[in-house]
Amino acid sequence: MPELPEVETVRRGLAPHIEGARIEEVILNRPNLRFAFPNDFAERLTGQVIVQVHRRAKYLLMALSGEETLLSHLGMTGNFRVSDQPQTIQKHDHVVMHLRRQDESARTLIYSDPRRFGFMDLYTDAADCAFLNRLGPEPLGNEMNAASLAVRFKARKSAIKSALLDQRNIAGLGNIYVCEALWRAGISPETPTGDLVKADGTPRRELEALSGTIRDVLEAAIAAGGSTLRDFRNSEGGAGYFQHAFDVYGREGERCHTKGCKGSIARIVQSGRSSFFCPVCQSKIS
DNA sequence: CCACTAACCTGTAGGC
DNA sequence: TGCCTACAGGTTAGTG
Repeated sequence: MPELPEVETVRRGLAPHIEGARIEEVILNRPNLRFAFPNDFAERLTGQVIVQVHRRAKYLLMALSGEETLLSHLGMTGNFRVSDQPQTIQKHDHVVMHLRRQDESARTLIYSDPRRFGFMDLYTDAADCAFLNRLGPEPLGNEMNAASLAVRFKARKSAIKSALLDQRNIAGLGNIYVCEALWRAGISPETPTGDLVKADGTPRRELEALSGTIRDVLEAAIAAGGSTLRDFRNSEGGAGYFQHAFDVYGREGERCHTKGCKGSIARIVQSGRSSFFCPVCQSKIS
């Protein structure tokens, strides 16, 4: 999916075009994405004004003028595009919304998603939304720090790679940025999660480093406009640039970027996903 | 509760 | 060119 930086890039691209706009018509070109659309989805959206576009983890949230908020997850290949020109509907354009802005100009907002791993929902109270209420802290918020991670990581046996992908621990990382953050922190993706926590429950120095590199890599990626992976584009149709700054992701066999390190990037499979790392400078914790 | 697998889909890249 | 396999940004449901 678009991970947190890509979703944030989409949010920033969409917001100025759709905030304050009224939804005049909603066209669903199929009954479902990954899940069925909620009951009366189009009717509940029609007539609403999109007040503000938010993001929580990898979820895009559009607060509406009524009680409800439109939640969307982009899955692996989902994307929104917005235009003031008539649009030709493409094969995987599943949701089309005709908007009218306050200045009376028209906009078309289109959700496309070839693999259909994305989904949409409507909720009134975030605390009652099953997609949102189990999420861990925002990686860029104050609640994400080494001490709070230590509480969740203590005594966990599974690999740190999978703990960071678990959205209940920290919400917004995906395969790419987990690999990048672990490399920056010098931690092997195979490290048992609990090894990053001292016996007294406080974070080891490596976990302190990791909470910093998570923040750093996400901020750098957002600043670069996200990464452009395969068919992902931001909402303006432009490409992000952060993929050129990957240090490990997709670099199997290439030299490690750590200064003075003679290692080369390896790829292993953990819980069915590729992990890229340098076996030389990303040591397991002893 | 924890850990792991399979499943949901389509498209693309690479080998032969 | 065609066929086959492997793989791709994520999450949930099901199993043990």
